[in-house]
Amino acid sequence: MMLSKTCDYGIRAAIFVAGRKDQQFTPIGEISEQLNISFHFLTKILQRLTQESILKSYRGSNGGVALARAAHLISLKDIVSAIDGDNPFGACLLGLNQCSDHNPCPLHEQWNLIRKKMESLFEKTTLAKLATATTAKRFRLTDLTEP
Amino acid sequence: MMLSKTCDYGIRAAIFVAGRKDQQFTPIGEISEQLNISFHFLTKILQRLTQESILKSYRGSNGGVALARAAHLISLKDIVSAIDGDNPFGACLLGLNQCSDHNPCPLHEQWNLIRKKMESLFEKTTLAKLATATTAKRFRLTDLTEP
DNA sequence: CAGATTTAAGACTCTTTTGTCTTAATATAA
DNA sequence: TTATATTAAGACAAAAGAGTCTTAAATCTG
Repeated sequence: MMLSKTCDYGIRAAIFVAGRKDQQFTPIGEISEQLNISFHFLTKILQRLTQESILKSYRGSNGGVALARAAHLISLKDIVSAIDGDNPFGACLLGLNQCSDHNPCPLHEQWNLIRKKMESLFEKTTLAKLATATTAKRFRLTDLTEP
Repeated sequence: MMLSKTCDYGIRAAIFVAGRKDQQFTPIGEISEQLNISFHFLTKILQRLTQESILKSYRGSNGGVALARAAHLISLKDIVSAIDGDNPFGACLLGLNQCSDHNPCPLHEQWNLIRKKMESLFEKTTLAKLATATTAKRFRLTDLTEP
């Protein structure tokens, strides 16, 4: 798999939150139920996003989580970096850490081209775009359950 | 990391074997020593490649492993498929298994473009090219130790 | 044949990732 | 104030990935 499950869950939850019409806090229990992700596990993941100031949270009745800033200002890269750390597609395809622009492995340049495209996709894809596409029913996130 | 460690080790070992001038069997002990990979672990990985007919092996004195066919007929994709299974960069970036060309997730098309480039790179990159580039001292595989 | 060398196979351990559960803290509402 | 709802935090458990070790089987050499 491309991204860790933790990261996937975080992204899906963020899309779900971004897709809410009202700007209220969304309880994690509701997200976990709709997306079919374990409540406690999701709680931990969203805690991380809260700590990284991608989400904000509120406890107690009517509490939950909400985006910390406008959906068009949160990119996939922001979320992935917060959870899986920077540089999600390791520097070298062969996992060699001496590999660099200076001392390139045989695949370095070609891999760099692809990596840059991925990074660009991750940077320019915002929660706003994802949520719009999703709620426009081109894809229904909430229908999904996993194997 | 992009590929599993198991897969990385398998690729490196295969490049090393392909880079040998003589067409003799190379003992796994020598490979593991040169590439600084645990002998027993590497043995298991290369066993897998042998079972998948990418390598052939021979026991006893002067035994070891060798490519099962010409280096230009073994691609990165062959090795990755043998070890990590097909489809190394999962179908859907968000890990949704209902996502398909028919029912595409919001990132489906753009991700498809990138995935196709990766697959093409993996298919067209052969051990012959990798070994040539490596032994030409543009990159010395055997110098490398990992963190 | 006896001994050395080398892969094969599988049990076992360690680490990381994934997931669960319990308790505490915070907020609302009656 | 008391009960209820909700996130925070951390201990704990299960599963998967990575790595080690032991024994068996095959092959060569003397």
